[in-house]
Amino acid sequence: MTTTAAPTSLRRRAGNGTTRRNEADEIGLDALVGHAGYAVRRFQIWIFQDFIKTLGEVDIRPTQYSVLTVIGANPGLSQMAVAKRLGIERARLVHLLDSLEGRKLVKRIKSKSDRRSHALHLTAQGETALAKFKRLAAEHERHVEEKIGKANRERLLQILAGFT
Amino acid sequence: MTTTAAPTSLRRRAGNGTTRRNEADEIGLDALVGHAGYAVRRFQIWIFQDFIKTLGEVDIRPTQYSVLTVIGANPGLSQMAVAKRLGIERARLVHLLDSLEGRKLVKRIKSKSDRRSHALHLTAQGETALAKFKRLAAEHERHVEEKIGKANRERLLQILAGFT
DNA sequence: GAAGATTGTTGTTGACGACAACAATTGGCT
DNA sequence: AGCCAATTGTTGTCGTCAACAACAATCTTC
Repeated sequence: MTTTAAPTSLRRRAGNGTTRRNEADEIGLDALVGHAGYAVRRFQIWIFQDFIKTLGEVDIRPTQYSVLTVIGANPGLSQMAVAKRLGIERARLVHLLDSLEGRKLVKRIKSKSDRRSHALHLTAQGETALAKFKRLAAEHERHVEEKIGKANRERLLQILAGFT
Repeated sequence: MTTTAAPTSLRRRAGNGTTRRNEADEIGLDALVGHAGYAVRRFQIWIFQDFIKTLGEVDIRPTQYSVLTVIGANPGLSQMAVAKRLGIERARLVHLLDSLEGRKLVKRIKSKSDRRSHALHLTAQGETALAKFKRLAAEHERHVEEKIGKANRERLLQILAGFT
């Protein structure tokens, strides 16, 4: 073994010519910092990841949760109505419902008044499951509070209330 | 505040399958209204669509804009550094740069100090183009102001500053 | 010099938004 | 009554995006 004499371990790369930043982020964002969209995008990624993780044990993603919630609060809605209300493509909702119906959380009932459409309902199993999902979602919401502060979360909801 | 853990919103319209709402959206969202993630998701969709539309004439999407901005403000960065700073997968950045380089806005220069990495720079054409993009992006930002209000936009940026 | 880490790259998977097309059905209009 | 337009659910395609996995070339470290 060579008796190494190099004790330093300074973490600089130095020497070279190419902008080798110390390490971390002294990298400027320039115009980006003034853009709401950028901040919102980063925040949304964070919030979704936390949601997915917090509801991981029940394997429910944000979109699934929103569908279940709306159906639970408005039994009998058509797929069209749910899609429109949530801003989801009705084509996409088909797959979402296929999945949820496969898990026995939701059932499609043929409407008698309009034989084209389906009336959406939670199954009994779906009701109790949704109750649990809501508890976990509330836990996720507390994570958000911890992250940005209780007052800020309230303010955020208020500012964006128009988009719900 | 998410009151108690018993969000019993009784509006059971059950019975048959046909709960034919008048027309529009008197459809309740129930628990969803208390979730920051839902509002943020809807807002983000809106804001991205406006960005894409406003920068449509130059065919620049939000992610491309963020990449150009960061490279413009920090010439010589490696792909790894840019990816890390923007929270993009480095695999994804490859395609983004392929596109931007194909449009002669960015160039990858082989680093001499580390022959694995590329130093990223804007081309002359990229510089002038970015200036235009920034003007259009500012216009988009004004749309955001019109939508949620000037003060609210500021507050939003402040609340989410930690995620940039 | 060998072992391990990093960088750029390619490829795959899955969620998601946007569209287009289609059959079945309903509603409007004459 | 009959016909045409619109609606509903469905299937399919395309492009964006995040998350991984694997790989060759190259650095770092011992």
